[in-house]
Amino acid sequence: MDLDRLYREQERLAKRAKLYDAFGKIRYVAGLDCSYTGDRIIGGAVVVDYETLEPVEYAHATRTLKFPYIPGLLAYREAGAMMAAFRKVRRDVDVLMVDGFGVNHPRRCGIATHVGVKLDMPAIGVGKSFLCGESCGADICQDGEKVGRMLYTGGSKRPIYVSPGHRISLDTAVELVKHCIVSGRLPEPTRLAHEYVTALKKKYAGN
DNA sequence: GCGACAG
DNA sequence: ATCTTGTCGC
Repeated sequence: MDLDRLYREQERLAKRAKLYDAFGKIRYVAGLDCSYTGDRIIGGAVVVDYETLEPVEYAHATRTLKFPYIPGLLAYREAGAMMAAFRKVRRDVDVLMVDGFGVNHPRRCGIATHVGVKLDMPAIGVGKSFLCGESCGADICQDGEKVGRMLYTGGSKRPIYVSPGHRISLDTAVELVKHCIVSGRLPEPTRLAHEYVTALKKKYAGN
């Protein structure tokens, strides 16, 4: 497979990413994540009420695994299943919270940016481990630009990495993620989505 | 060439 | 991500 073509597509998508707030009042936030079972990938979306942080809708979709895991190209492995799951959501979602990175990425196009731009939805990336960049205090910089921020949540020793994906600024993305922290290390949308796809994996294993 | 490397 | 038991800690 020619990865160069994918790298070029990422650069094109990155140019379309808007790093300023472009959305209205937030009512629903959808968390997106994936799990695997055999040669299948399961994408899941959990819609959470932004005020109560309670889940109000669940949707999922499965695909045959076609792409390997390659750092920097995660979207080509998981974005398809995530978007398929999100398309099944009935509710009018305002913001997407994706498991992975946004513009804090080698080519400024992590999975949150990839999904956000393709669906033209405000999107935030929430990573659980370092990908790239230099740490400038709590911020993560790339070429002198702030592209993400480390957040020590849930009293964890390890930080989570928040970066804007599309139609949102870094500060607002951080603000929304903090708002969604209840007690765990991850914000509710992403935490519930992970819990959801993990439970689905077990069901598919016995089916 | 060497090291780093989301999920 | 996934394979896996018990175990330390709040």
